[in-house]
Amino acid sequence: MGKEDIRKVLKDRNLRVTRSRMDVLGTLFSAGDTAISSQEIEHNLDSIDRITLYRMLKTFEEVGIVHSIADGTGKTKYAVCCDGCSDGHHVDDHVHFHCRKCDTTSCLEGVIAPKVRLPQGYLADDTQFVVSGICKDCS
Amino acid sequence: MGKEDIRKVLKDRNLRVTRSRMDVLGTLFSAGDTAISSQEIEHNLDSIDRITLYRMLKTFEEVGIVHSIADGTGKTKYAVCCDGCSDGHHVDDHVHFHCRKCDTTSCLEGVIAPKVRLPQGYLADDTQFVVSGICKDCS
DNA sequence: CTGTGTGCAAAGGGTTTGCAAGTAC
DNA sequence: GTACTTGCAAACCCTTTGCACACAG
Repeated sequence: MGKEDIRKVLKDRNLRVTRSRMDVLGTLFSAGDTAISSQEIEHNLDSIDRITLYRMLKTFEEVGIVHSIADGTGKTKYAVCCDGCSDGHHVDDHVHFHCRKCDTTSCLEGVIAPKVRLPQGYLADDTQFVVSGICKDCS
Repeated sequence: MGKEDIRKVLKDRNLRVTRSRMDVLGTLFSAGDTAISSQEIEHNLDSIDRITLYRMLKTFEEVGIVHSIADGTGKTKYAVCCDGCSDGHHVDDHVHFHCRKCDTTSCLEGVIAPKVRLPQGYLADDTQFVVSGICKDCS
């Protein structure tokens, strides 16, 4: 993911290209399948304002650049969306894995969360599937 | 769920029977399939110390009386376990539903979260399946 | 130039820790 | 009596809001 690619990601969403946004997106793309917290991004970059970062992540999520995961650790994690996510709608149907040994949360892009049949009257518009255990690097 | 039943739940786990614990467990059992937050329990009971409540819920979770759900709202929700949960091990394999209209989180006991096939090297010991949308009462 | 984005200050809300006093058994 | 529980104070951490300044387009 080069600088120009990242710039395009922002332009495509009608977001202004700023230094901070380039840095944060760069960090997120570098993380790849690993979902990282706001704090991790903050530590990775030395001159990012924490509040700006929170707002930025919220914006990125709204326009479909990243998706957030509540992995049960209490901290919201973020990962770049795969293709198919757009303004307001996420195709976030893969399984997330949280390793309780290395405390890493990752997107298992290849593992699709199965649809379940809900009782009469329920309307589903989002599914979060988080599996906890030991990841491949720790087992 | 009568007083004696609740007392038995505690005794069976070798926990001392105190007024506060009876109250909190009573509230949780009354909630039934609805998962409630620490705050909701606190508001329901007029004289419970917030810190004691947090510790109590942690204890209850450890011994398998309740299970916690991260429904994406930022607040941890709790619900009484069904049969099969014991010290240190939860059989928490049902789907949870979070309604974005009434902001209620409930256990769909009848809907079992399907097992997924994880990539080589991953070891699963817990699965959280949370579906968001509109519940039967709001649709 | 205009509206979007940033930075700082302050505050809000959930949760944890330490320690002394209270209480179940 | 002893170990488990509670209650209070304080603190910690994540996150949001308000407002003035800065900057991309």
